[in-house]
Amino acid sequence: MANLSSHIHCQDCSMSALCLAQPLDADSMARLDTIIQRHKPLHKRDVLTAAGAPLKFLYAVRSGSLKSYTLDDNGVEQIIDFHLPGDLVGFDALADGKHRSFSQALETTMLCEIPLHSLDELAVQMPALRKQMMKLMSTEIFASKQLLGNLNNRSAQQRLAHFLLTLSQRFADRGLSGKSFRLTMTRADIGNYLGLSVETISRILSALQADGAIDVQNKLVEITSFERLRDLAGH
Amino acid sequence: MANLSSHIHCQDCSMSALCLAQPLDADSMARLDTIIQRHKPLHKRDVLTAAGAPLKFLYAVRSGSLKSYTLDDNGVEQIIDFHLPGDLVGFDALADGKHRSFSQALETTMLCEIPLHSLDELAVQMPALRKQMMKLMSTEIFASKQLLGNLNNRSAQQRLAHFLLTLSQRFADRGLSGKSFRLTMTRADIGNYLGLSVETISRILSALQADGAIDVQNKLVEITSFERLRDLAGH
DNA sequence: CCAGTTCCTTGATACCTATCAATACAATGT
DNA sequence: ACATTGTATTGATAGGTATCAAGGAACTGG
Repeated sequence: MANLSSHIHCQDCSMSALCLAQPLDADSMARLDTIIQRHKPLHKRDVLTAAGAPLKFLYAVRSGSLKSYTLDDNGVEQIIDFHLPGDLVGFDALADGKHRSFSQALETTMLCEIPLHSLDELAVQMPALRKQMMKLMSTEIFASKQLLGNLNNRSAQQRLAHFLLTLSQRFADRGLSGKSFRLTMTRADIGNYLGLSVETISRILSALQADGAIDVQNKLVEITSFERLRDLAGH
Repeated sequence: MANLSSHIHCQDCSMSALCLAQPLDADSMARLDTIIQRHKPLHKRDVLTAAGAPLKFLYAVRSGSLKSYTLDDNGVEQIIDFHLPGDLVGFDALADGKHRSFSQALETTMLCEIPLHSLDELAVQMPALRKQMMKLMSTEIFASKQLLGNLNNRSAQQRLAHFLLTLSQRFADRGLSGKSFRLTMTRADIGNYLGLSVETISRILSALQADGAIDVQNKLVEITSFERLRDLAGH
């Protein structure tokens, strides 16, 4: 008998609240479930999508995490986003049917694979699904534009505090602890994403700890004072 | 007889190539045209949408330009985007039916108004329209994430050079001159958008001119060397 | 056409963060 | 268990950009 975890259905998935399945009634969810396949687990550093490759599936993260990034002309990595359980990967590729970014597992990661063609057919018949897709895309549009503004005019400390609060909120939305969590990405990844150097990330994590806002131990972060952290994020 | 410009149809609109209408055949376009209304012209500083207001229409910019922005807790403006002719305004509001940002005309601006409800109905019947909406949203997702990366790790000069090149490309895509154009936003707006101070914008425009990359006269910009400008943008 | 206002430019200084450098720590696989 | 590699911390210095300050230019509305 195969591993149970590869047989989870949308109906039982703890992430369905954030997924495409969210607004669907039982029947619709069952139909969505029939087209969804479980992807074999990714290991740390495995690449899921490569820029330029044709888009065949949308992926939903069930557990683990990924980073997505582009490579510039000089092969320099630019991290665009981190994906947590419940997130959908591949929206940026819908435009022209080709992936625009790479995505790589930051740890062992389980995925649902949604064949694009079948999804499109299903969307015709199910207005709620169509709406949910629009909603998720719309949310992503606003979030990334908002982020741009939030980072651009802020100090390194504000950026990092904001980053930690956003992560915390995302974990909480997923039913996980927003108070203490593991940073699955490296300091360098965070720095790349926030436009700061590794050293600055390291220094500011120490500073935030000295300020009593957080407690860092290697990859583990505990937010000891949301109030303090929010103050430092400038909200 | 009313002003002709308020009677333009999708079929004749020079912006249709970038608009929702782009992939539609003549018949479909005619049907789209029936639900689209012409909005009365906005004057400079008129506000089109306010954060929190219910979303009733998507807007397509026919001529002129707008900025969209949020206001933080302290009432500080954070510019999120500039909208040029052919752009659609309102995608960020699809998620929960409420606008998430303000948008304000930077000059006299003409708009098409697309009732959301009718658009949804039409989208059910017209796969090409549905696809185009997805495509536009997907493009916007990638563009804003890409921008984030492009700005975050770059110097003030690189950011501004990149900004000018992007503007130039957008004008060119719209059949306008990408070589010389008018900045309809203020230096302060650009600085806000790029995360730089007004003074820095001013200084660097002068520097780019001294470098022979551009020619600035007040709001008017002429790109005298794309090659030079691209070098300075770091691509 | 003028007064008032907004917008833009330029200069001097101070602060923040990148960079360089060295060391320490953690993870990985043999 | 150890060596190797990748990752993280901390310090010293230099450079870039914000800020403060002042004057000039370009709009705006009466």
